[in-house]
Amino acid sequence: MSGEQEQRSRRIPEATVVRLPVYERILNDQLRAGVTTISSEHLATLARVSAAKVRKDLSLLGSFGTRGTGYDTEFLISQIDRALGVDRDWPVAVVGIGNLGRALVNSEGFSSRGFRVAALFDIDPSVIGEEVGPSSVVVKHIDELPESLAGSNCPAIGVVATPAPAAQMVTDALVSVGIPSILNFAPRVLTVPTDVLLRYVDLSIELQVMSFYQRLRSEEVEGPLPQLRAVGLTPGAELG
Amino acid sequence: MSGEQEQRSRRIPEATVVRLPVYERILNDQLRAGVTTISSEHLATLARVSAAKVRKDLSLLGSFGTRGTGYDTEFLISQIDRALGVDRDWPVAVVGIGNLGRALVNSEGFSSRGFRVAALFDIDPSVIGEEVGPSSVVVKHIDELPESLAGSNCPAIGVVATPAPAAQMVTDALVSVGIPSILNFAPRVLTVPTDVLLRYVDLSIELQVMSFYQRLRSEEVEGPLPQLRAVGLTPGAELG
DNA sequence: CCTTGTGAATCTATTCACAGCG
DNA sequence: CGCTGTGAATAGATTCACAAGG
Repeated sequence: MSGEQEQRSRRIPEATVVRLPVYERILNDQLRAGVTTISSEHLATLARVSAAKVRKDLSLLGSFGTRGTGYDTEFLISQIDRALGVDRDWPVAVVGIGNLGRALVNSEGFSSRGFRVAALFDIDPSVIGEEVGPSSVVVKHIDELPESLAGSNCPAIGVVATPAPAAQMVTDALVSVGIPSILNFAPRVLTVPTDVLLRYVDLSIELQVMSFYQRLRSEEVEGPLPQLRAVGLTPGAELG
Repeated sequence: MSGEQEQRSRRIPEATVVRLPVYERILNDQLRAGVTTISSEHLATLARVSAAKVRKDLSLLGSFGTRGTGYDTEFLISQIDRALGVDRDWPVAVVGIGNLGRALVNSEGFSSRGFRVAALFDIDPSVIGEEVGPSSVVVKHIDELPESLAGSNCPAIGVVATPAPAAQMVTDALVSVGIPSILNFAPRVLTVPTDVLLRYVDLSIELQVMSFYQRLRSEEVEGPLPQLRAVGLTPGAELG
C-alpha cells in the first residue's frame, strides 16, 4: 500500500512499559552520581537486562541516543517521564488504611513520582480522623466516599488495599464516582466495566510463585534455574 | 501418587505459574460454596481469562478433567497445591518490619498458604523485641541475622521490605546464610549469585504503569479514532 | 573505532479449532 | 451431545546481527 497510515503514538508493549520505571530510577541515580551520558550496555548492566532490550525499549519512545556515544541521561529521563505520564499530577484515592495502605502512602515512589494522596478511606472508627502520610491527609469513613469524590474531586487512580471480602464493594464505589483506573492489592479477582483499567498486585501470589520454583529446584537436581526477569512484576498481573 | 520425573515434558511456563494461585483461590471459594465440579468455562469466567487458557494451564499439571463434565473441584485444588508446593512448610524470614513487612506477615495469604514466619529483623531499636504477626514472632536486630539463621535454621525464602538504600546489604546478608530465594519489595534492582532465585514486587512501578495507560487513553480520546477499546492490558477483557 | 536503531530470527505465550472421550 | 486436552496457527517479546551514523 502506498501511504503509511498515521500511526497513533508508537504502540509500546506492556513488557516495555513495566521496565521504563526501572530505567528511569536507575538513570536518576546515575544523574545524581554525575553520569551525564550512558550507553545501553551500561544501563542494561545496572537494570540486569540485555543491552538489546534496552535499545529496543528506548527506540520505541523515539531516537534519543547518539551513535558512538550513548544517551544523554537527563534528556532520557525527561523522555521516559513524559512517556509514563509522570510529569502530570495524578490524584490517588486509597481505600483501606491498614498496614498496606500506609506502606503505600508513605512509600518513596509515591510522592516522588507525581502521585498525590487525594483521599483516604477506611471503615474502622479507630482509624477515621487520623492524619496519614507525608501530606497528612485525614482518613474518612468509606460511607463518605461517594460525595467526597464526586464531580471534579474524582481522582485518577483508586487503590484497593482492603481485606478480600470488602474489595468488590469498594471497587464498585470507586467505579461509581467515575475513577478510570484501579490498582487492587486485595487477593481477589475483581469485576469492573470494560472501560475501567484494572491491575493487580498480590503478595501471596508472589510467595507461591517462589515456592513453586523452589520446589522445582529441589526436585530437579540439575535444575535449570528459571531465568526470571530482573525487572518488574508479574506479566500476568492483569487477570481482570 | 506422582512418582514420575517428567522434567522436560512438563515444564510449566511462568505465565501459567502466576495464574495457578488465582485458580486455586477461586476453586477454594467455589468448593466452600458447594461447587464440587467446575468447567474450564466457569473457572475462566471467574478468573477473567479465556477458557482455552484455563485448559492449557491445567493440562500442564496432568489430565485431571473429565470430558463432558469438567474438573473435580477438590481434586483440582489438591493438584494445584501440589504443583505450587504449598503443601509443604515454607519458613520465611522478613527483614524490615515497617508497614509493608507487617502487612505481609499479617496478610491472609501468608499463613493460609503454608508460609510460616521463621524470623523477623529490623534495625530500629523501637521495633526490636516487639512481637509481630498472628504467630507473635519477636523482631530481632539485623546484626543477629547471621547467627540466628545459620545452619538448619536457614529459611527457604527471604523477604526484603526495607527502604531502598538498605536493600542490597540486607540481601547480601540473606544470601550469606544460604537462603535460596528472595522476594524484594524495595524499589531497587538487586544483585545476587546466579543460583539464588530473585523476584520483585514494586508498588510504584504499578502506579506508573497505570499512569502510562491512562495518559495513553486520554490522548486517544482526543484523536480522530473515537473507538472504545479496553486499553492495553487484558486480551480477554473484551468478554465484558 | 564507537554505540544506536532495527529488520530478521528465535523463543514464548495465547488463541483457535477440533479430535477424542465420558 | 458437552467438555477436555492438544496439535496447529497466531500473536507477542526477546535476542541476534549488522547497517548506519557520530
